[in-house]
Amino acid sequence: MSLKHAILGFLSYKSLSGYDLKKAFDKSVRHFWSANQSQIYRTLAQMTDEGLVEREVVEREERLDMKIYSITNTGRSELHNWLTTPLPERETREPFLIQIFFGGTLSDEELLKLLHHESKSAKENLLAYHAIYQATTAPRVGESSTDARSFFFSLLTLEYGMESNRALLKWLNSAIERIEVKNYSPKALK
Amino acid sequence: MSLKHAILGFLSYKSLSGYDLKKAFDKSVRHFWSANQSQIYRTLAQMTDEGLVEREVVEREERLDMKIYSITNTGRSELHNWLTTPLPERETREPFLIQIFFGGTLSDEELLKLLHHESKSAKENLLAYHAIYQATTAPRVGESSTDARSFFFSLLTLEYGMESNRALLKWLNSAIERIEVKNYSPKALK
DNA sequence: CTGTCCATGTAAGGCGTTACATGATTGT
DNA sequence: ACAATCATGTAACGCCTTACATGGACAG
Repeated sequence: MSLKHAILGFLSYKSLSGYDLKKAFDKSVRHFWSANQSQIYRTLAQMTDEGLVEREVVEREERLDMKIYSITNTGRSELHNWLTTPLPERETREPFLIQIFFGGTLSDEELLKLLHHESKSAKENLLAYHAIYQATTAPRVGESSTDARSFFFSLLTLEYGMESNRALLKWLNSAIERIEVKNYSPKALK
Repeated sequence: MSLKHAILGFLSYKSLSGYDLKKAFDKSVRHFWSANQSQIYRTLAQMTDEGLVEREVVEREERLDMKIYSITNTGRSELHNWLTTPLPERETREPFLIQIFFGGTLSDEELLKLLHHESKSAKENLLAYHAIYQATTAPRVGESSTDARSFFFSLLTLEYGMESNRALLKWLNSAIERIEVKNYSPKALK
């Protein structure tokens, strides 16, 4: 279960509340793993039961209690174990390809509309990733340069997003082109 | 809900039983949308209630009844409507990237092991897609060439699989290379 | 005085997986 | 004799989403 391990990952750096974790997800891994708030709270409760994390209740007069979660030794070894074990292959689920697969019943115009729509959002995503990459790698003044190696791995996940969007765009363009000239014959493969 | 619409897609060609549908999924769309048997039966029951499909019970002496599902007019218009409506953007979920993101705590060796593992399966997938492509596009004797345009769309879904695997491989190779030479600096983007 | 941020959760429902159950027919 | 194929489903559980509920602090 990946969410659990992502949470352990964040807590291995620093103890956090559920709320902090939500922010951490949104800020850093949302582009390949989003988590919603209620799911985080539920999972934390579960992880507490399993002894992977410990909770410390911070009472604040007049305000809601805050619960700070810390990783336990069990949690740490579980994390390390998960991080170093190759995952089973996962099945892709691309609803968009279902539309394409059954595209035979649609007109060229209808299909091109779909493809262009997809292309637009792929381009936007690519640009967004690019911008984040530029922004985060820009040399900053007065900021403690966190461990360069750790930073490198977070950049790698961004590069993945760019690379896969580029591939998507390439595929979309090739499809659009062929539909436009009504060439429905297979591609010659090398 | 994509499963529902994929089922409608298959039924728009031909009336089928739940069992037939399972085979249809496994044979043609499994590489981007897998469905398991119990899910298909449950969804068919639901779709019958919604009036998207109709069931005809075929009694066979000595054997289990067979239920053949046909698409209704409501089903057809629902399908067409879904096929022509761009889907909301979906969030990627790549557990593998969680491992990379928190890779800072792992050794280079541990990380390379993960990356090579992923690379191996990407290569295998690519080869498999290639082989299917070759096999299905090879000129055959005495086979009714189904509609070339419809066939083209099914090929497109395969091409997508190849393109995205190529991108994955490219990314993996770049990551592996940089880790091997211990160059953890950001890439210069164009 | 309205909205956003901080901070916690519960409830309900959808989608998907795994395991279980049944039983005849056909192929090796 | 045994396995695979044909053909149907139920039960239970896990993960994720959406909506709901609460309430103080602080900024515009």
